[in-house]
Amino acid sequence: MQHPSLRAPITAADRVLLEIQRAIVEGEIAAGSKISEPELARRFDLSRAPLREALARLERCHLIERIPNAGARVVKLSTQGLLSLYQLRETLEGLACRLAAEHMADSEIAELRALLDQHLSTQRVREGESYYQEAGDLDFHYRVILGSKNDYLINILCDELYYLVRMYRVQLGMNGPRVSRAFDEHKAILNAIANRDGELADLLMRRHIAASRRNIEKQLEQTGT
Amino acid sequence: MQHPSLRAPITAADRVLLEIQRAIVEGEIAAGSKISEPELARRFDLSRAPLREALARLERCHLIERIPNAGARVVKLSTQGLLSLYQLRETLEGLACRLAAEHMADSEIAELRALLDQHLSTQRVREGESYYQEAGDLDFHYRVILGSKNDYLINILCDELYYLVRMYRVQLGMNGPRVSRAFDEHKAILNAIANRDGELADLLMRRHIAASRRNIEKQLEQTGT
DNA sequence: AGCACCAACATTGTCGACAATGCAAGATAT
DNA sequence: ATATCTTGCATTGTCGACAATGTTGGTGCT
Repeated sequence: MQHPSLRAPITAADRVLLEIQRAIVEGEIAAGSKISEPELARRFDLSRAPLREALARLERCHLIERIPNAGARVVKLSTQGLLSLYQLRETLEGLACRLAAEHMADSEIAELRALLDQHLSTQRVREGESYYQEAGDLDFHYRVILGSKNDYLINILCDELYYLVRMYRVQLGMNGPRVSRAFDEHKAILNAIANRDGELADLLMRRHIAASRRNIEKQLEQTGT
Repeated sequence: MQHPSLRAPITAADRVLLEIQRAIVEGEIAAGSKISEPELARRFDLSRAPLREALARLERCHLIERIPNAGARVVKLSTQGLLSLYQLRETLEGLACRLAAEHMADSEIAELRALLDQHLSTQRVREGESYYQEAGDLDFHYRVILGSKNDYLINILCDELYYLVRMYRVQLGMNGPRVSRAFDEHKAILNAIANRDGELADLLMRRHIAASRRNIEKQLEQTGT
């Protein structure tokens, strides 16, 4: 597992991983561009050993693709890739949501409700602003996923697909008027979980993500393929 | 991606990865035991660099767990872990099956039918023998997954969960009388795919895996927790 | 001119040694 | 005797250099 804060010792590979991850997600290192180990080693002032460790983890979360003896490239974003990714998310987060409805402790549900209330207040202040909502949206999904209590599922969604989803969102410039609708959908999902209605929670989450996907696709059409 | 045979150059890390993977899956390296880098390096007569590369990939497919500065351990099998794993498989392979019904080429479906016919003949010869059926079972699932044409889904099922599933099956000594029933279920799934009935294919695959899970659980009870 | 071959370069894969961290056994004090 | 601290050892993390492979530009041939 990667995310629990149990990992007290922060190694050099960890630090450079976070930096490169951020750089790739935000497009600072362009999608599709080649990765040069010596160059990055100089840039972050460390040896190639921890750098390669970081690259291995980047490959794990699908941010780069490596070919033996030939090098690594940052992944290229594509409509096909986006579709595949959201297809998976729909199913996986649906499952996570159903399991969350079964396994989340009452206290966790209460905390989740508090989180949504907090979102509502900050959202009122920053009406059009989307970044906080984005972070909040991810935070909501994050907690639901953890609530599933299925370690493999948590690992896949939070460690392996999370950053790729963020990359698509950031680089396609997500904003649009979906902010308030997304909030309402979150609330409906939370209610289903609180009612321990796993089937409904599953359905609502799948629809929520499908709506999000359609929204991104619309943006993609406007920008041009 | 890891499995396409495009990876012509076989590196030292690749070789040792396959060996250790097999050793762990078959229990030659005991579940829960500690992994010593220096020891494995001596055993396979190579440096620690490619070995660490291999360990990183083993962690990726959930066969070992690493703690920074403290070492790596082979995963421990547990009822909880098995349940989580099969919960995931049910959903993921269900999705794969639905997508396969939509995306598989007619030629691929024909090949899959040929594969099943071949299973039938070998199965008649080796009635009680389960290993070939196991391999065949995995092969069937493997092809359906590839038929989904969703790279992320393929990666998760074939690279990250596949070996762990095999580990549970091997170490719990799967055999039992489910061989012929599994074959019939495969055939029903294939028919659904051939009829391009994604919804039915999804349902049948989920039931197929659920049945498999219950079978393993029964074995587990007999052996004792 | 176009294509195939070849050589020089850059990059990745591997190695052995050093530094930093974690673990365990033993010593000391209460 | 037990608990705590300290010291030594084993293991992991990091480093710089070498070997093997892939790539690119130039050269010679048809």
